[in-house]
Amino acid sequence: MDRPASGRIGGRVTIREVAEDAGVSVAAVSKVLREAYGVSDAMRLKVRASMAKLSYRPHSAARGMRGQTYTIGVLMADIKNPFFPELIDGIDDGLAGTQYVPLFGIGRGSSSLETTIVHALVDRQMDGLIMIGQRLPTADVEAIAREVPVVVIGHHEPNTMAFDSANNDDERGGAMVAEFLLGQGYKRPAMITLGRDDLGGADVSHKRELGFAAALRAAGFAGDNIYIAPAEDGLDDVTATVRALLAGAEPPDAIFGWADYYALEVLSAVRALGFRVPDDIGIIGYDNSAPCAFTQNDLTSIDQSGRELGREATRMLLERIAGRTTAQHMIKTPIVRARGSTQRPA
Amino acid sequence: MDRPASGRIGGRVTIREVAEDAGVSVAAVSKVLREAYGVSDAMRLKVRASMAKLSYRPHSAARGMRGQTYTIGVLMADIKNPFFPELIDGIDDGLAGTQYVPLFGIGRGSSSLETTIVHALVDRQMDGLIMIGQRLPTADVEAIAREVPVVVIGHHEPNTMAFDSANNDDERGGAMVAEFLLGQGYKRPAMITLGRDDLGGADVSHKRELGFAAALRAAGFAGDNIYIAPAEDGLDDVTATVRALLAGAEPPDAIFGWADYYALEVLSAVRALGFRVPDDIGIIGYDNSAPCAFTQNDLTSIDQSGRELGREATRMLLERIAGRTTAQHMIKTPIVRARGSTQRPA
DNA sequence: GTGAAAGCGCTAACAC
DNA sequence: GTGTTAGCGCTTTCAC
Repeated sequence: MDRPASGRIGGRVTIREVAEDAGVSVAAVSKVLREAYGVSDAMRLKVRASMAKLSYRPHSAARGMRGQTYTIGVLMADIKNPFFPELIDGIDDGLAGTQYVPLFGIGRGSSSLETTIVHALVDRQMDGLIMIGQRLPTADVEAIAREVPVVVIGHHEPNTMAFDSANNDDERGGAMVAEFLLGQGYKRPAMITLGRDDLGGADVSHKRELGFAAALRAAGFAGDNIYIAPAEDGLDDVTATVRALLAGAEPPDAIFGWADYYALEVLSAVRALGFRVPDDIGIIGYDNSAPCAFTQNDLTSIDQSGRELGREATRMLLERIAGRTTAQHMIKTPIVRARGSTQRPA
Repeated sequence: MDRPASGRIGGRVTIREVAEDAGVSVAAVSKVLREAYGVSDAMRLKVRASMAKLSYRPHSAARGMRGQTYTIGVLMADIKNPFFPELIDGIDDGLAGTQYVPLFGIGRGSSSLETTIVHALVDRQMDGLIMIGQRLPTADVEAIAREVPVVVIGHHEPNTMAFDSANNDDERGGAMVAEFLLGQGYKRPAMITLGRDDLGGADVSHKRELGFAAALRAAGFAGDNIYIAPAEDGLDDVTATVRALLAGAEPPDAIFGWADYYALEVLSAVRALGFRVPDDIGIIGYDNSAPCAFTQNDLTSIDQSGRELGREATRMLLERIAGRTTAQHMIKTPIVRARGSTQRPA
């Protein structure tokens, strides 16, 4: 009975056909595929030739049943954050030259959706997970990390052993913002933040708030002169928050948006209210994402070296997949990128 | 011998354990899982109870070996295009209430990368593929469509039977741009386009060029008075192209960016050169993506109802997965969304 | 309506 | 160095 194609998934070429064509065993083909030890050069060549001849592509799900799928799952909390593309570039860097492919699950700021996506990724047998800007409680992330190697970006949990993290020093960055604004001559800096206290201390916006407030206190500001306003309902809430801030008795002369995508909204809102930037109000963001450099934005921002964060996160994940069981938590030092939006007139 | 956990992938609960717990066969559990016929209500209830009790989650790779993975692969040509998030919202709409999860492969405008990603998606046993803004030759897409159901968005190939497509009428949209600009009183509209002739007639930018040029000719413009300038090297090339356009003997008084993300660059470049928008130069984009509405952009654009396109594409894909073999090609009619960037002063 | 068992494509333990 | 084979978790005939 000779029915090679019967019942095959999508009629694809299988390892068995490659083995037949090359005149070797399926085990041999598997070894060549995995670049495992115990294959002679002659056999490797024969097998590779047959694979090329038949345009063989290994079936990932089948591999996953026993070994690896060579797939990295990436949970991206939000597709509209202009900082994330940079991280993705870094992930691509880190995966270059390997067999691994990144596949993305895209959230929308809701932690229940994020849970669903992460489960979907684990169920689909990803070899490891990178979580970008997610908002799950640390305990949940630890639970996931028991099932599969995990690295988080944008989530501070330096004491956990269960997973790795790649971050910049957000508390230091927040302080740098305050110091920079005061150095430029601004007298009343305010911050517009995420205001999601439920996220706990691991949240990057919270860290930035801490640093921002601490630096202002160090410069002599009293508690009730430190304005940190939450825009809780997300982007749509920014304009209202800006309006309220600027309508106060002693309005700020500079506004720090906790992340660029917030700061860009602030910029737009401030101008819509008739203020000039940077003359009336200085604006500063965080992330130094691509839109900062656009002429009409020209937004000062804090550079957290996203591409490098992505690259390092990937390196750490591959190490975990290879067997490392201790935790690594890397922290980049942020850098101020001064642009026109904070250029105080002399 | 009682060794339920031995050798299990990640120590997960399997269908066998659910079967034991519920006191039924694995086949019965599988049927409940797939909501297949031939299960009594009593058994269904028992099985569901055990699944919940053990927090069972089916292993997608294993399912994929015989049946479906309930995963939709989405090739997204580019993560920075602000139009795509809207399509994703539509895909989420279309998948709501089903077992399907979308997983994304993210390209960067290179067709070889896109080929790699699509193969990765197919090898990982996706039940179907949605391709957004991809740049593969039709023949390649047809080859993929022989392996797995495919729907494309942003690629015109109305005569192929191999896959479905969801588009707006880009040729009509291009014409609407020209008609609208002339109606606003602009005298010399120009277009900045992708200029990738290698993509062939299926490309949306090409369709928009055709419509734009045809409408100008219909309004009495001669061939050499119709300016359609390519910015071939992508976004970085836009500023240079704008500068060249405006430095000519008879510079345009309005510029059409073939897509919003180009038009936003045009806006920035025009202002950087010292021109006022819309007084000196009118600007119009295409896609009506979220940034158009930002105060400082206030960009007129063509609405192609992205969310609906995403939703319809998903519907078509699910139909294909369910067995439809004839092709469907849907075309939405575009709509002008007039904003400040084309408000000719009286 | 229910269950036993074959088998999807691959990996890995083990025999040779 | 090379091949044989059990089995990963599930779906799907096919008996009963």
